[in-house]
Amino acid sequence: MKYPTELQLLFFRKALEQFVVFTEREWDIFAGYLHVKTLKKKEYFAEAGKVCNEVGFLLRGSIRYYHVKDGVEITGYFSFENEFVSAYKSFLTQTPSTASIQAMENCQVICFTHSGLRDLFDNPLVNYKIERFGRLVAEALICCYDDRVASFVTKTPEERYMELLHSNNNILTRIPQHYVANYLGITPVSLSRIRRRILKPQHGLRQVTG
Amino acid sequence: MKYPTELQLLFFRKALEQFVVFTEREWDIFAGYLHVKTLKKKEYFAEAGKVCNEVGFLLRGSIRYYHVKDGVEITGYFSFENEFVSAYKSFLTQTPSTASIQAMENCQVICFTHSGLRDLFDNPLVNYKIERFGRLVAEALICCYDDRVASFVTKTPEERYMELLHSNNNILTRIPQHYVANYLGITPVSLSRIRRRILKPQHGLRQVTG
DNA sequence: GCGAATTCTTATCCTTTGTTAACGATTTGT
DNA sequence: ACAAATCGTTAACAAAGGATAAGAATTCGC
Repeated sequence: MKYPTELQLLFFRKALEQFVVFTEREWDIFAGYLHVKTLKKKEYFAEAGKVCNEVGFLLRGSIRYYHVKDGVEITGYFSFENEFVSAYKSFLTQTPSTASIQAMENCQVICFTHSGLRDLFDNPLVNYKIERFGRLVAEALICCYDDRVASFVTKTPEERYMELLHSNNNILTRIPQHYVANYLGITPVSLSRIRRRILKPQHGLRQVTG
Repeated sequence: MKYPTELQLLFFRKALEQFVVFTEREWDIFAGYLHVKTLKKKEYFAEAGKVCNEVGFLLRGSIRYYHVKDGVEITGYFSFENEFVSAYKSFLTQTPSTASIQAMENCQVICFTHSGLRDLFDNPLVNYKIERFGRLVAEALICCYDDRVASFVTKTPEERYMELLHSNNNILTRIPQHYVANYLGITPVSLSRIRRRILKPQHGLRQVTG
């Protein structure tokens, strides 16, 4: 929990320009509410049962969201550099989170807190800009959720795996396969079968025809 | 596509108070951008392939969201009275929707358009309030999506059915079962089996032991 | 670099679900 | 009220996925 460096602030400010452009004065105020968290692999950004008080933006590293059901971890999502991180419902409603958020690699996260945000909403020098910022980030999140839900509803796990294969994100190259299996809603064994089907589809046919 | 009645406006205004409270002056401006759509059963609020230009609020009736895959309809969600309705990603990004939104019953929907909203964001008399309104509605939607995704990730279709059974919403009483099966991610046949298991769990055992 | 832990694959067996079709009940339109 | 369409259940069979275990490959910690 440290103050951000100038470089980190610059980088974050640049990244936020897809949502809003802050004036110097606005940015100085906003920046006063930012802090940086350093997470070692397997450390937690948020924990199930506790209220998530922060929204973070991943400067470095990657994290996973998971639920625990019957003592088993179920990974629901991943985030990488330049993406926001939070247990959003917990943050927004200030109720205990049902999921945990854990670093998969060592991470640097630039964060603001719920109470900080509340101050900003009350500060007439920035509140209009912050409202807009909040709205646009929330809208972007809705688009992400919309895609996720559509994917769950309309696609089989195998199709969703193919989607990952052909996408530009780095889920498949940076993440242990059993987490990906969870994410797809299947067991690691089943994912392994899917991979074999895709990589060597001729084997099954040969046995039948030859 | 008609102007709302005074009663409809009053009702809608009251419903929005969970998000923001409008002054008379603000409300008069906002209300000028509202219109009412009447949908007969099976008519469309939004269609796949077209940009969804509106956000609606269901005054009466119920609707379903569905995707078409390989010529087959897959129902992903339902909405009832006093809930917002839109193909949100399509609306927010003004890109063609991947889903259709169809009335399951005759519906009355009070709506505002994307261009109307843009005007409101540009009107200094209301823009601050509308930004806030937009943010809070978006945040509420995020919470809904968060629950839906968590449900998909952590629960089996049978558990999700039980959830519907014990919830206070009226999905199970007002919706054809094959839509519910879709919604749960299973076939109507499979849902029928789940229902039998729940209603008459002793039958299977009797056959084995008796 | 070496032992331990983790990760991935493969095989076998078994449960669950999908597919298809038939039938009865209910609903709908006229 | 009656014919047609829709809807829910059940059965039989096929296909797919989960559970478990064993072994190979890779990674990690010291």
